[in-house]
Amino acid sequence: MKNRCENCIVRQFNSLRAMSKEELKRVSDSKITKTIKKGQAIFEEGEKLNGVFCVRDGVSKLSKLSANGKDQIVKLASKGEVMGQRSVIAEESTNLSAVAVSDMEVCFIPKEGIVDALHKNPNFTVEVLRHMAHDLREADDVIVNMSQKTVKQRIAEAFLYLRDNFGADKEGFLNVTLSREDIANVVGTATESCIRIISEFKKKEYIKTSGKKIGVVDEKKLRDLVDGF
Amino acid sequence: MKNRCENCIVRQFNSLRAMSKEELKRVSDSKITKTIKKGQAIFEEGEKLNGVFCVRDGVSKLSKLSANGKDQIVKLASKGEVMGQRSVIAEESTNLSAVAVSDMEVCFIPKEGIVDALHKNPNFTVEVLRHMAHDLREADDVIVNMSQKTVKQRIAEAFLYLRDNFGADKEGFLNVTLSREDIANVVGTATESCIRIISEFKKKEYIKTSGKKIGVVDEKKLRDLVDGF
DNA sequence: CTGTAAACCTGACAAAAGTCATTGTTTCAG
DNA sequence: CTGAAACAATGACTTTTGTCAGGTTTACAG
Repeated sequence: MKNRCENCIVRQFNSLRAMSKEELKRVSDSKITKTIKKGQAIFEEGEKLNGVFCVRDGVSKLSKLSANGKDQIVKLASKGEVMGQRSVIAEESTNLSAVAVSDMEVCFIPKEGIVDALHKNPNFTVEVLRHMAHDLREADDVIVNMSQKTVKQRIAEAFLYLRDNFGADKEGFLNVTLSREDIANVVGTATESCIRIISEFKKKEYIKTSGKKIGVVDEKKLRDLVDGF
Repeated sequence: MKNRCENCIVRQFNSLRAMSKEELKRVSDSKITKTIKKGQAIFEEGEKLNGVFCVRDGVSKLSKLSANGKDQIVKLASKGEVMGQRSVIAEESTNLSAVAVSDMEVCFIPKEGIVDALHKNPNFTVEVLRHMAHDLREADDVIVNMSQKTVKQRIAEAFLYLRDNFGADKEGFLNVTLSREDIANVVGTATESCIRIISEFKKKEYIKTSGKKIGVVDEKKLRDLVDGF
């Protein structure tokens, strides 16, 4: 129980050897575990966080409300991922809301332990920095995709992304179940447009559905579409 | 001459007191200054950088080629800004190309000095980290804008952004001069669409032009447009 | 100068995406 | 079990944006 939480931090920050035993212990001792129901918020845009949240189980969407009243989902966080680091590190209030997409278990780690380690352990800090540099690079890719690809391409890419990052069961259905609206909010489009394209993909047998579940059928066709063929 | 280069690093990383005298001296001693003509590349997507570039004078566009052959400009860097940190920190090849938008003067700082300071000086690292956390937050905002705002809104916002970040002369013309194509690549649209919207803004007297120069005339109208009125 | 290439502009049309209205389908609390 | 609420689907239509195919103007090397 205890070790799994340490692992969140360690995995996210890629720094197993960078945090000392004592630091890990301190972080681990001060953790608090919470259970969150599907649909509940973990934190909301604008809040000041005095710690980070580490996902133990389930999936959370991190989104930002845009001027036109729509949510843009910026990231989906699952087991082992940490939410709220940016806010804690930059000492700003969060720019994102975190809402559970499925029932979840998260643990909360007060900022003190983290801030402390950052100032005292250069190796740890460098690892966090490296992780963030990587995230920033990914953000650039997202910007390019959003502005240069069509909605159809973005949806195709989203399914491939979901499968690669959250996996699928034996029958090939994705392990995450998102509503059409959530998918629309990930790719930044209207829910109706999203539904239409999903129907089209189903008709062309690029994907299959069963209840709420969606599965990738023809990876190659989806890939080709994304790459512009 | 020497001090100005130190200042680049210091300003970008927000950490005047975080780097020790000796570190600054070392960085400063190993710098190389280059002159770059408008249109020339400083580095290209995919290259491995063995140092960072600090802008002394002029403006550079940082862009990424998308699958459809168009460039997406992710950032404009001007005096005092550092380019290539992500690559150096994450030890990955750059994901962006840097091309001069005007004649430039940049200085090159070999990565050794920086990597060294990162490992030895926690305060410096934390400052860099904080800066990067802030950049990441901005990237989220860009993602939301790109996916939720219309081309017209994004162009209006771009002009306000350019004026706020690069300033304007006494007559109100922007200090940066970008081609229509560059503006299109900043907001992620077709050059023709960009030109049409600029013509419209000019007709409605939201902006004015003189040769290549563009100036903001009616800030409020532009702002309202961005905010959806 | 001056010719040429690059940048800018415009119209006509096509394609992509959004909006509104309506209906069918699940889901789940009571 | 059942009825309201949330979700999914589809048609009809509008708006936005992209594409193509011309033009004009501007910059500038020779």
